Amino acid sequence: MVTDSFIDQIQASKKESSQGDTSLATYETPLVTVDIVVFTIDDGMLKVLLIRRKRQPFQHMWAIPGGFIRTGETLEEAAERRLHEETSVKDIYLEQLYSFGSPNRDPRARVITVAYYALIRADLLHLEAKANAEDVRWFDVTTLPELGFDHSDIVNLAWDRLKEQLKDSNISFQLLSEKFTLTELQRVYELILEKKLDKRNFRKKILSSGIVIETEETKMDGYHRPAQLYAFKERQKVLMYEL
Amino acid sequence: MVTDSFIDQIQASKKESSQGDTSLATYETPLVTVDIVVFTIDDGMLKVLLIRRKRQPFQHMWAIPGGFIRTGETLEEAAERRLHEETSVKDIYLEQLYSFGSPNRDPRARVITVAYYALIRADLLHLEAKANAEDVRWFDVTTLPELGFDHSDIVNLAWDRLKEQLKDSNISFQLLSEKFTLTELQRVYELILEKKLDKRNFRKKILSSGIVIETEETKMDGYHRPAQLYAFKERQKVLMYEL
DNA sequence: ATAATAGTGTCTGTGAGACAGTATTCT
DNA sequence: AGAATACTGTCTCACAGACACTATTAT
Repeated sequence: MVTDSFIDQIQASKKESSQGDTSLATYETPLVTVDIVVFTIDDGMLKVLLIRRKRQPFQHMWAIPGGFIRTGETLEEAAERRLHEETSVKDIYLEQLYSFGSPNRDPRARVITVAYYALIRADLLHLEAKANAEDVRWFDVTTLPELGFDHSDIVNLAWDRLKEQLKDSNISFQLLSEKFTLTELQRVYELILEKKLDKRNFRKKILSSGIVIETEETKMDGYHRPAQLYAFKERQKVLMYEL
Repeated sequence: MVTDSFIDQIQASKKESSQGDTSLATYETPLVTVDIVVFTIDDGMLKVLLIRRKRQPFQHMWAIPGGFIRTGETLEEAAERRLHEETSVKDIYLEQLYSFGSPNRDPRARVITVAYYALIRADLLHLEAKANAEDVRWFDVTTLPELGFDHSDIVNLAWDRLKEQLKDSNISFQLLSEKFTLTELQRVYELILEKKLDKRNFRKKILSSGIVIETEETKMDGYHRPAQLYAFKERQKVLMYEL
């Protein structure tokens, strides 16, 4: 990965240019990265994408995907690019989460990161990315390993935000395929909110909200009554507030 | 202000150090600032603090206060510092808003800004800061002048966030002094939400929520029945998510 | 008495949540 | 018949919003 060697080059060039320079001492030019908490629902779990670090610091530890901003890229584009590199999926639901800038969050240099979170439908994941490659893997959000940097904080914050967003927006759609049963939708809510919901109240609420329409199709997956398939009326508009 | 000359120095040093350097071409080290939307309620209006720019770009235009991060400072500390410099007030309610990083938001260089918003009680403002100095002034949020950079977007986003926050948190307290009448509190809501509220419903809601306690005192300010003064039970805990 | 603001209660509709039995499909 | 999941309706309670009159103070 280019990004890891980049930081060393920057540091080298900084050492040179700060020779005999006093006026810049109180200020500094930090490095800026984007980091992305990628959620998916797969195998009955809410999962997060992690990458195992090959280099120091936090060598061999897991961390969320991220990288430096390129020239001419918006923050969001940088996040999209990294996401595409890691999952081969485009048009991912992406939202800015929070920016982290504690002076020592990266022991090498001052690195400020703009954290994003993303939701991906499990059915769009290619096998290679979904994969069990030794160094990129999906983890159940409830049993994450220790993460490098302040990435545990970032993931927890993302999950909190996801819980909030679920209550007053349509984001749950981003985790399901085009057509789905109401039971599948309920599972999404239950996994994110970490609690059981009442089936009748849930259906009442979803159906009365009018965000979902019935399709002609049904889904069979066992020796039991087939379930009606539904679709979302309109894909959620993503407000990004950035030009 | 140091900050404006800082950017020129950085650019000069960049020109030198990029001589014959190709590997860094696709990446760049952007500059990072914090910008703060400072709200107060004064004179029956929701107001925002603006500073008139002395230099290019956007010379003579108004902009929100902001500046570069110093070595060893967290983002929040940088925002606090700038806020203190501008208003002479400490312990200000401050919350991170959003980070803006469009490549051309500053015509001079790549500048990524982490925007914050702050709430200040009008009664804590010293005269000098509250002031009518030619270059620092409070503006009614409904009639802001054209702002430099993307600062209009930032202010609008901050106001939107403020509206949301008002609904499910105690932030309104941050805009009032220790003791206040329910009518004053209602005015805060009305100014932020830009709509009239029903006096009976408002009082019912506030009183039943239990966030407020009656004091022994009353407030007289005219030829009419004096108003009961209330106080907040506890100051809102500010979650900053940053170590 | 008048002006000016403080303060108070009821009704209605809506939505959230608790709660249990019937329907359909396949073996 | 049995297993497995889909599907459905009622009641209660709390909160939101509409709505108008009385209370207190100073001049």
